[in-house]
Order: sequence, then structure tokens, then C-alpha cells
Amino acid sequence: MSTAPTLTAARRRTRQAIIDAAIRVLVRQRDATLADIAAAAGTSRSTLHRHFADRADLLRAAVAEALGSIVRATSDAALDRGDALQALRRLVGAYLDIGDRIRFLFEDPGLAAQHPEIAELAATEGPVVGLIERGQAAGLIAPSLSAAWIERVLWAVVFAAAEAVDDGTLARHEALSSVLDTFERGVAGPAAT
Amino acid sequence: MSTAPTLTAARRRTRQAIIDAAIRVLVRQRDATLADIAAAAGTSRSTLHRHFADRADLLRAAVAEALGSIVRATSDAALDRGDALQALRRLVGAYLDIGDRIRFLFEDPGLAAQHPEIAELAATEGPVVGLIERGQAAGLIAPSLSAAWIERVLWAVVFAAAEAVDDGTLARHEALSSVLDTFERGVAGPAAT
DNA sequence: CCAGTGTGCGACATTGATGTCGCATTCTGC
DNA sequence: GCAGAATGCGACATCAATGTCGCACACTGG
Repeated sequence: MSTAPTLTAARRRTRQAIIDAAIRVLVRQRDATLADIAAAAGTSRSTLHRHFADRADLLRAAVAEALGSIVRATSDAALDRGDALQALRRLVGAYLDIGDRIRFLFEDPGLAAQHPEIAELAATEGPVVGLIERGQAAGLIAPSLSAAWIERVLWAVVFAAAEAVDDGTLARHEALSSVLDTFERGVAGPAAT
Repeated sequence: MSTAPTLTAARRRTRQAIIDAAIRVLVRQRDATLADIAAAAGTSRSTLHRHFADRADLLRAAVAEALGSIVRATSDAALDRGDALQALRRLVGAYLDIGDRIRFLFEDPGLAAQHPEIAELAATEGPVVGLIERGQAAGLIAPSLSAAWIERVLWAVVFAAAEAVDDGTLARHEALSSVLDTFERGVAGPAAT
């Protein structure tokens, strides 16, 4: 049953190249043309159409890819290991590594509207909310803020950092610490560290 | 010299209605049609075209409107009055009141690319960076984070709150305190308040 | 070396948004 | 109540993106 039969290695590779290009391009140009995407993938529009019948089809695949990356990153972070803050740090690191995926997925409000899976992730995303609640129970995370709000802020700050890294405002190696400092302790007061 | 001659009151009103509708609609549907926008404005596509030659023309006007709102909000907040944190709070409140304008302006990366004014604002936005630096000098804001980063986070968190309010996740009257709590003190630790 | 698979290239019809008009109707201010 | 402005309603031409093909070339694994 574990057959990946109809897919040649080459075919799989260009398919992936197209998906990657789609995400990369669409993040910066939401109304990019299929021709643009094909070009960015180093291939032609006809080839793109050989792999994806529709624009919608490509979008679906790109969403699935991004979604998969996020789920994988979340699971890799082993949120139930160690104390909640440590886990949160691992998670942020993992998210920063797939910044473009995250931007692609959440930048466009219309995308979530057309792809139930996204809203579903946002809703079902038990892991992160669970982690936050665990942190609150342990007194490591402010109980006065709702877990949903905290998760939202987490995404927003990671998002901001990904953008900043992308446009050169923030050095890649500073991103993680900037996000964590900001997210955990806020911006008020002289640095406690 | 203070002539507003060629513009009837009625004309000005529908023009404004169209701009408002454009912002309102485009925030939720980036590829909305001019017909959609006209409908949302309670008018017809032909009337829209009577006020704005081009789609680009409308976009320009919408960007100008949003930009103006932001500049006005910033100036209304009187950033040089009182201590930096107080000023910051006034500013966040003012920004939350024009959440859709902010979302419209910064949601679409392609928009900034086509409208230099936006990038210019982001760059020139002396006031906010100035405020943050003032706060840092006074020991009220963490000096370990760059002012540019802090400003970015400020936008991001306001943005997140505006979205949350919009989709009903966050009550409007809780938005301000949520943003301030999160932004100033972060999410770590049991609530100090 | 030779099939066959994957691709590039260009042509084509289709479609939906756009921008422009003319005409009829409604609204506004005087 | 009336003139002029503002709008609504279609009809229209245009244009760019899309999706589909057929043909020819390259690459690759036997």
C-alpha cells in the first residue's frame, strides 16, 4: 500500500520546485501570474500546467505544503518536553525557519476563506494553545491574557521578524532573540537581562 | 486660495464613500472587483469610474486616505506630551481606532512596492521611532532592542488586535488593554498587575 | 543507442475584469 | 418647480490571464 508509483523522481522534483516558487513569489506579489511563478521555478508555463490543472490546484498544493511545514515544525518542537517557556522557544525557532511558509499562509485573508484547512488549523491548533495553557498553569505565562490572544501575538511577532529578515532590517541570527525578548518580556523597562 | 471649487458636497461624499468601501472591502478580499467595491459603496461601477479614472487611481486615493489617517492619528497622539509610555498608550489607542486603515496599508507587500509614499512613511516615520528612543533614553523602554524593531512589533500587535476584533475573537473594549499588556510586559510570568 | 518521459515553444479560444459611452432617471440647491 | 449636476443602466471594445493543444527537442535510464 506504500506505493508512490505514478511519480518519477524528476517529475516530483519539478513539482516541488514549482510549489516552492509559488510560495516564494506569492508572498511578495500576491497577484503574481502563473507565468511569473513558472519563471521563478525555472520552468515554463506549460510545464506548470502539466503539474497543476488549475491555478486553484496549484494554490491547493501550496497551501498543503505550507500547512504541512507548520504542522511538522510544531511537532518537531516537542511542545510537551521541558517547561513551557523552553518549549515555546523551540517553537519560535522552528517557525522562524519556515517564515515564508507562515507569511504565505496567513498574509492573505482571502486564502483562509477559500481553504477551510487553514481556518481549521487555526481552530484545531490545539498544540500551541495547549502549550500556552500549560505555561499559564505553571505560572510561567501571564494568566490574564487569553491563550488564543497569546497565540495570535506569537504568530504576529514571528511574522514581523520574518518580514524584517526578508527585507534586511533584521539580521537573521538576531531574529530569534529579538522575537523571544519581545514576546516574553515586552518592551517596557530597562532590559532586565 | 482656499477654494474647493470643483467639488460639490454630494460629489465629495460619494467619492469618500467609495474610498471607504475600497478600504473596507480590499482588506478582506485583496482581489476584489471594482464592481464589488462599487456595490459595497452602495453605488454603481459607472459612478465609481466617474470619480476614479483607473483602478490605480482609486488605489492611490485609498492609500492617501489611509496614510492621512495614520499621520493624523500619530499627530493627535501628541507623542511629545507626557512620558514615553503614556504617549505610547495614546498612540496605540489611536491606531486601534483606525485598524482597517492600517491593515489595508500594510497587509499587501505589493502595495508598498507600487506606492513609494508607504515605504517613505515607514522610513520617514520619525515620530514613532523618536518616541521609542526617547523612552529608551528615559529608561522606560528596553534599550537592548532596536527602535526600528520595536516599531515593527508595535504595528504587528496592533494589526493582530485589529484582525482579532474584526473576526470577533477579541472584544473591542479589551483590545487596547490586551495590546498594551502584551506589548509592554510580554507574556511571561504571572500577571504583575 | 534507443525508447519514453519530461519540457519548451508557440498558437489558440475563452473568460472575466476593465475602461468608455450614450441615454434615461433621480437628486440637489436655488 | 426647475436647471444642472450626479447617478444608474446597460452596451461595447479591449486586454491580460488562463487553460488547452500539437509538435519538436532534451534528457535519462536501460
